[in-house]
Amino acid sequence: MEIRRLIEKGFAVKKFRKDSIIYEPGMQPKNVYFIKTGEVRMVTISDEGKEFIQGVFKAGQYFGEPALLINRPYLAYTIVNKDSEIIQVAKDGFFLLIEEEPDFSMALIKTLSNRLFYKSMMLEELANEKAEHRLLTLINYLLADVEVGNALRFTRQELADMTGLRVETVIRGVKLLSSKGLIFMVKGKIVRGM
Amino acid sequence: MEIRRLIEKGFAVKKFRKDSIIYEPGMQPKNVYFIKTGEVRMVTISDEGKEFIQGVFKAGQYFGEPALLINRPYLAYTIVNKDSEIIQVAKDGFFLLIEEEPDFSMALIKTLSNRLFYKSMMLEELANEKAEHRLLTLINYLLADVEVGNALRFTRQELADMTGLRVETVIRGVKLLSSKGLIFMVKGKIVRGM
DNA sequence: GCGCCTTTATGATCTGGATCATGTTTTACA
DNA sequence: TGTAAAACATGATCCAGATCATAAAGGCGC
Repeated sequence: MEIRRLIEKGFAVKKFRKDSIIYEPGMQPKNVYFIKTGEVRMVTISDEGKEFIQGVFKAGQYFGEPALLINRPYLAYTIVNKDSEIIQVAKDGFFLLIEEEPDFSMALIKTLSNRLFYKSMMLEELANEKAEHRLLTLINYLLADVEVGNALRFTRQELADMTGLRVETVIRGVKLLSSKGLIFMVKGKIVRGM
Repeated sequence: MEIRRLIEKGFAVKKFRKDSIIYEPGMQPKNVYFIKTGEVRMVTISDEGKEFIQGVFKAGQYFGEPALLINRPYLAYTIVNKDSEIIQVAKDGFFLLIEEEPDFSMALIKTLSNRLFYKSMMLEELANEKAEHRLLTLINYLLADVEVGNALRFTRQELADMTGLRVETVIRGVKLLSSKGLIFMVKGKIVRGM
């Protein structure tokens, strides 16, 4: 798919080590980032140092377009979760991609729509719902792309950082949901049932 | 701009009275809605009846695309704020618009990016920041498209429904921000200073 | 298998903002 | 321009979840 095409077109692949920071808030966007291998997280960090995970991006996905497209400084950090290979496509190249690759433009629109869907869902949860409800909604959303019978590969801390809750609250919440039969657990892991 | 083109192309303009509901959560998306005149709000409503304002859309803007594009049922209500004239463009027509109007596709991508920016900003606020900070961020964002010296045209209740706070908290918060000189008020209205 | 770091667990206390109650002031429009 | 409705205001109480503290399991490299 896309990534191979980019390499063919001569874009350089750059390696990033775990925990390195690809960009931080306030920086003026220069590139869009296509992940060849590895994983990154996009997080905002409050004055008190609390992380909020805006998104997690994996091989085959890209990130950093919105800020570039509307020409505003980044709001978030993007930090490397696992050693990664990433292709940086500069502004002009990205615009060319949108204009000249007919499918890419449509795929981008759908990608942005999916992210909006997720953020709208989470906004409603954070604004209106209590811990238990928030957690259940997030877990169900995340389980949708886990194979039946497999475990959710997020720690309690990560669930906390995605819901704006604290680890302790997530731990207690997960127990509660499990005891109510709303989620299924195997050996302390949340598992997609049925 | 776009709206005129749509009318030329023979799309019918439909009238909606204030308070009527254009669609509700769970409905399968069939159209994208272009506002010729008037104003609507997109809101999610919790089980306890609390509204969260996901967005406000005015003349010249459109809404309802993301759900249509990714083919998922709506998450939110869209409710008419003021008597409106709205052009409904069905799925096929909208896809045609994207494919055939070269500028439209790019404009849509930027629109989606702007909405993502706003939602990311608010997610960070709701997840990590206290009432006062939340309010200040929202107010500054909203003031950006108010003329210098003009007042913000949102009620305390609306600010509450955009921040996930309660009216009383917004009222107290606005006073506090004003007393600290972080926002400027004239006759009880928040005004864009400088 | 042993030690060390990460993750999960659980109890006790504290607090920001919700909730409830009851005005007062502004705005809309008849 | 009078009046009802909407918006703003303020005090008192309450509570979900944060915070703090301390410990038990898991995982993983050597």
